[in-house]
Amino acid sequence: MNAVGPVPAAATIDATVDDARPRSGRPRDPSRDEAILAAALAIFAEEGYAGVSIEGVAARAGVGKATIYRRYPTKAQLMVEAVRAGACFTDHLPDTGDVRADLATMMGKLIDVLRSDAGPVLVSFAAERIRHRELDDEFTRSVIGAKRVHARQLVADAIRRGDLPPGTDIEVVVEIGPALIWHHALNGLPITDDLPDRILDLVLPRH
Amino acid sequence: MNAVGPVPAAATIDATVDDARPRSGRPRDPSRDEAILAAALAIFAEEGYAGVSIEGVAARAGVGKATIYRRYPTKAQLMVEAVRAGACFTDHLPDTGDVRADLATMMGKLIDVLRSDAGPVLVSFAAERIRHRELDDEFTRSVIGAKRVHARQLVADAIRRGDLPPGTDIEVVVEIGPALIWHHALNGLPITDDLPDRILDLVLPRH
Amino acid sequence: MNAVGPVPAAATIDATVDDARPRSGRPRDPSRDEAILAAALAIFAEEGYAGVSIEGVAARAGVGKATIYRRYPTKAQLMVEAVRAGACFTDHLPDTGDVRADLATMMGKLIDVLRSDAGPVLVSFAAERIRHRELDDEFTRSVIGAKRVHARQLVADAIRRGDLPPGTDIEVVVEIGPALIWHHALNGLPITDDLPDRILDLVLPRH
Amino acid sequence: MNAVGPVPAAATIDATVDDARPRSGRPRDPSRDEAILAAALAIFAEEGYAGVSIEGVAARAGVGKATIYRRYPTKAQLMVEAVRAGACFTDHLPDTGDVRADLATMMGKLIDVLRSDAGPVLVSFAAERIRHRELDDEFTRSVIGAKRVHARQLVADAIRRGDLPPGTDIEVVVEIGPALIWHHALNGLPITDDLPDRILDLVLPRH
DNA sequence: ACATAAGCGAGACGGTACGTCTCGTCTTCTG
DNA sequence: CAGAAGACGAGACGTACCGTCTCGCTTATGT
Repeated sequence: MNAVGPVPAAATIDATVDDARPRSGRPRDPSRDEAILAAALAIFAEEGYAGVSIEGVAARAGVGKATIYRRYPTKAQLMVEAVRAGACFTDHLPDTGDVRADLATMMGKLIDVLRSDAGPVLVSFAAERIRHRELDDEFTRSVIGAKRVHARQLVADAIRRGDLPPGTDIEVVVEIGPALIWHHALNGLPITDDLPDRILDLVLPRH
Repeated sequence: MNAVGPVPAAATIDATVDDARPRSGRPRDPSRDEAILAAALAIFAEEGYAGVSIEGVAARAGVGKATIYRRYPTKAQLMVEAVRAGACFTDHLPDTGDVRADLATMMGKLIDVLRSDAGPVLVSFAAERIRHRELDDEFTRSVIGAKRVHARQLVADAIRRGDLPPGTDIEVVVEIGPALIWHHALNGLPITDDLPDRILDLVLPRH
Repeated sequence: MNAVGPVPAAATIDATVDDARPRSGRPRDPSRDEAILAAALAIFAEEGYAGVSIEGVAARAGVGKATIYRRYPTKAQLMVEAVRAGACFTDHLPDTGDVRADLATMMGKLIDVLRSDAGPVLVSFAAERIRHRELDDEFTRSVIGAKRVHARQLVADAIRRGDLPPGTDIEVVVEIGPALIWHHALNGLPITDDLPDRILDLVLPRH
Repeated sequence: MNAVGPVPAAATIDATVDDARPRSGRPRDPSRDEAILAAALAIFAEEGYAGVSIEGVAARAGVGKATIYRRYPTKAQLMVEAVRAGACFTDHLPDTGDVRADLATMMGKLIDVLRSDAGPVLVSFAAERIRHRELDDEFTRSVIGAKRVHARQLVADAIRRGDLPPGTDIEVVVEIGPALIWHHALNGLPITDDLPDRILDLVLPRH
């Protein structure tokens, strides 16, 4: 199920998008989607994952429980959608020819997201997928996947251009940024603006 | 998954008063401790944190619920004890005077633990503590704390000795190892034996 | 159990205004009536009143829920119509001048109905109306009413003619037949052909 | 499952009576039984059968739902117990040697019960068992059985003694009383004190 | 002839209650 | 007195229907 490769334009979980199915009967009310996801996110932010109950979300959204279960069969999937809807992952991936600057930009964006309102939600969600591997693909694809591929490419290109020495450990150079930032996020360590530079100082010695 | 063995007499949570209290009446049955922790660990490994219920542990251990609650007031504390008893964290902290070697040793031990039977449990537990902050303090104290302090000390000493340049970013050098290893563990990336060296090659250029 | 046949143009509940209303727009599809009532009766026979759900009837009849609600505002009224359409209650009421024979005829017809396919349905329905008093009026009116009035008249006439003694307890004589037959039906006692005669032997001594 | 014969001293539904099972663990709290049945009966009296919900009973009794479900698996069985607890069926069965008087006494007791507070409940219950035949045995045994057997015996004895003519239709004479009284109860006809005499006047002509 | 108005299948909607499950506490009996 | 067994109040779970409400059709009728 690991559809690594050309990700097919963010298929949502219930695959309503582009379904071309006429779907007789009364159509889903899109305003309910918003209400549900907003309520879920709000409760999650206030009470944490354990504090989220479908009944609570339903009450807060002014919606019947069935309206939620019709869309998301489990609490986990509800939260996936809520997180994806709440956090903006549509970063454009930088490629200026300056590896170090590009990697710094990408780390900066990760830091911004993690420090935003969506941060704690994202962190929680990152943890949740460990036990619900079915959410893992989704998380990897939406949040991590494309960026990892892109960063790898940036470093490989730099090596080809001679900007980096041929023996560079691509794997570690690419992963070490997100690894340290997520490590800080997951362990309650402060996420400061200078982190990208401090990391890059170690792995990509300034020219 | 039942890493029964030299469970190190694991100080139970409420055994704060060490032995001064004679404790009239029938003494606790120590075999119950083992049974409870083993059952808890087994269920955790099979079903994850959410799948652990006190009732389930009691049933599996052939024990009454009260016998568990008498020892561990919450599920979180039960799990902390279970993980601590199951995984061997009683590493002696190396200090040979060779920073790089010492850090490599510590990383190697982390890798060994994460690749052992206890690995998945630890990974799950590390993830769960995000959603259950009550686990976090305990986890940090038992699993991470002492090591972090020790590693910091190693690097600081090395700087003082002149083995490392004065401007060394202690924070990052210390965290980057565990950060990358945990990152691999949490994201399903392979944890290879050469990881410590590859990391250290970047941050502590070989003398 | 699908007693399709000469459903007697069964005046639907809201057709109180007989035909004066031109009712523009598409007219009701009469085939839907049949399908709905047949489905309702079938489910009732199989699962009992509690097992009847509007959604189930709709599904079985291949009909939208609104099509049912448009005709019968409540489940009770739906079942009343279904039972009335399914069981043949259009007995002509006998009046030969021989009270005993006429009462025997009426009892015989009741026995025939209760032993027919429609029997269990009727019994169930008679029981259900106790718990759902909204069914009661309809049941009394459709199934019992006219007959009770007629039987009373027969006995009163016979007394007037001198065929029965003046002190005859009309109330009891009229009720005792249906009472005993329904009693048998409701209690699983055998309903035999000789019941009418055995009852009448007691209350209307043969001339 | 039709235990016709020497009825084993009113086994209650959950067969707690005389079970001889030591039943380790905390025993059921009898005060909960009372509270539950009283609440069920009260709601039934106020709202009717359809108005009874397990959740409502639980709330009114100040009891968790599980405490009800532990005792009665369905609403119907709860109501059975509530009815049996509420109505007093421990009539002693009269046998004075005067058939007519004895039968009149038995009918009088039935009338008293049906006119009491427990009346509507009993009537409803009598209807309920039609759909739940598994309750039928219970109802027959508790409410009807012993009395039917006894009445039969009374009439048979009277025939043997010559108090009644040899050709007397025992079946009908025995059933006709309860049949008519229940008929009145089920059909909302008035249940008057003179009913027994009026019935007996017809079937057991006064000597 | 074609607009109007209602019927129709489908199914979403806010709700209520179901019967099951687990929580953490409590109460009894046995060893 | 510890321990097993399990009852208890509480409340969330996911399901099934309720009766109402859109949808996008189809089908007579009445101008």
